[in-house]
Amino acid sequence: MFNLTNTNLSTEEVAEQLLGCLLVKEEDGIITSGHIVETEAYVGVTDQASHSYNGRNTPRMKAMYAPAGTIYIYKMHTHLLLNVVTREEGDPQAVLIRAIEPYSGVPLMEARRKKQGAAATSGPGKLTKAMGISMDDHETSILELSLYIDTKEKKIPHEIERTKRIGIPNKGEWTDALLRYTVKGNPYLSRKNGKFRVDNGWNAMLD
DNA sequence: CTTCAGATCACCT
DNA sequence: GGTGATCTGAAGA
Repeated sequence: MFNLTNTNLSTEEVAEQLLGCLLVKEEDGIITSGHIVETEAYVGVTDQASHSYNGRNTPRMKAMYAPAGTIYIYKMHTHLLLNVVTREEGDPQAVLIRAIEPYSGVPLMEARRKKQGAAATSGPGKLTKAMGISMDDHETSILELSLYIDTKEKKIPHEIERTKRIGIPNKGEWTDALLRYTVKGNPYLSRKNGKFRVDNGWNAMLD
């Protein structure tokens, strides 16, 4: 078990450990949740793909400089992207949550998205809309209501696959760095790659 | 199957 | 004025 407010794990390790954890949105007694199946690590001031590259710090992204466990939500075009800060205050590193496998509140998520099945949550902008995440969750703690991650309700991936991050062209070695983590064979990934597994890529639950 | 405009805004040049 | 850690629907090959 790991704690998202600790900094004893690197950002890459947090990105890997988050796979299988339950992301929960709870508002007005309405719950939607899903197990995380895809993440990306953004490893700070040396990472050309990160918003915090070269120490960039604007009002919009000051949450990245907050302590581990702080939620950083980035708005791009018409979509919100959900990140969790991973390091000490002043060290701007974070993990982007890119896809979830829906667990509870599935009909509500499909209704919000006007899409069924995997199309509801298989991408960073899709899952924030499906779960009703808003800028009200920005700069709050990932351990508290109304948006939190339960690291105990964890599924264990059968196999974790590392690939380059999505949408990072022309960033030198950072374009090819293997900083995207996926549950191999899971049907809810943002890019379909190979065959799906009948167990969705999870090990059998131990009792 | 692939490509592309458009949504829409903080930040950069 | 141009650019994006995105997504969609429509049009073309």
